[in-house]
Amino acid sequence: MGRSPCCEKTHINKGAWTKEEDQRLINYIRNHGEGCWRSLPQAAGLHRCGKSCRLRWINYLRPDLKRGNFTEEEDKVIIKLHGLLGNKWSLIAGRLPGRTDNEIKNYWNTHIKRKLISHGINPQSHRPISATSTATTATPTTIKTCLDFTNSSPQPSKVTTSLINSPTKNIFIPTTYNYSSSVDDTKCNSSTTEESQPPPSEKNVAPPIDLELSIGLPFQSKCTKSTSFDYSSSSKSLFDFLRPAPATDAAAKPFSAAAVVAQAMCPCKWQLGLQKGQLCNNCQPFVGLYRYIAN
DNA sequence: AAGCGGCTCAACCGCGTGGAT
DNA sequence: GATCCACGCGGTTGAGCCGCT
Repeated sequence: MGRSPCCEKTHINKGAWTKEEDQRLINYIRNHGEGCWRSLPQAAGLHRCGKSCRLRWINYLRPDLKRGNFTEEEDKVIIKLHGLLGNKWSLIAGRLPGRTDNEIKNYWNTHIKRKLISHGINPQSHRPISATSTATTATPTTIKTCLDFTNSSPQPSKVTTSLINSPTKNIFIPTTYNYSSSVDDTKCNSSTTEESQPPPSEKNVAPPIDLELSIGLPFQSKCTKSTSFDYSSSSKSLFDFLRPAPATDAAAKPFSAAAVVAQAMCPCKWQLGLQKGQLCNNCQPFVGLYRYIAN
């Protein structure tokens, strides 16, 4: 038996919304709140699919939406989060108040993707394009990546990449990107691939974009040598920007951002299809930590 | 002015997920 | 456990806009 359609296909308007339709939807949601999207169109007198109404509201009509161009800061957050989460646009949008998943997805595909490619970065893997081909076959090792974009080549002059010993199977998580104009070479000491480094050119230097991305889940430090993460250090750490707006005391605790991640996902759940509330064998030892974090 | 191609982004579509029964 | 249903997500599409020739 096939899946039943989400709505009656006949007598349903499609395409661009009219001002009148918008107003009907706004008025209805003001009076009745969000939810029950399936019955909303009829109740609101709209000849639209419930899905369409939901999308229109979420992506366009919601009063808390931020309009206008993305800021540099938002760019950075998007890139960092995409490196961590992949195409989980809704999760990324959750970290950018006033932005929708659709908006971020579009922005990624039309702007950021190109920006990364122009820097020699594969936008999907967040690895240098030249190293992408070997990424899938690499075995999990230590974690350390440094990219130096200070020379004129579109390709990073110095590249170190690696994989993380994740509880899941060989999931590559991009590690540290440093697009800044000055890179401390001593930070890149666990290279797995290294190309000769031409002297940096003063001209044609890529604009300094600080895209530091550091990842280190609490439990990873026990199995990888260079994954240690200083939770107490700079406010630019990954977990800091993941931290929700500090509305509560819990949010201000050092591990709170990790809690966000832990609450949002058990990576193994994605891999193994576990149900909500279930943790795989790998993650169970850390449930106590997560609880500590969450509290 | 017209034609063309590239870009943007709102909207659609199909599928996965989770709750209810 | 199986099935149904509503919702949410991510990929894709296509209309409209804009710049270039």
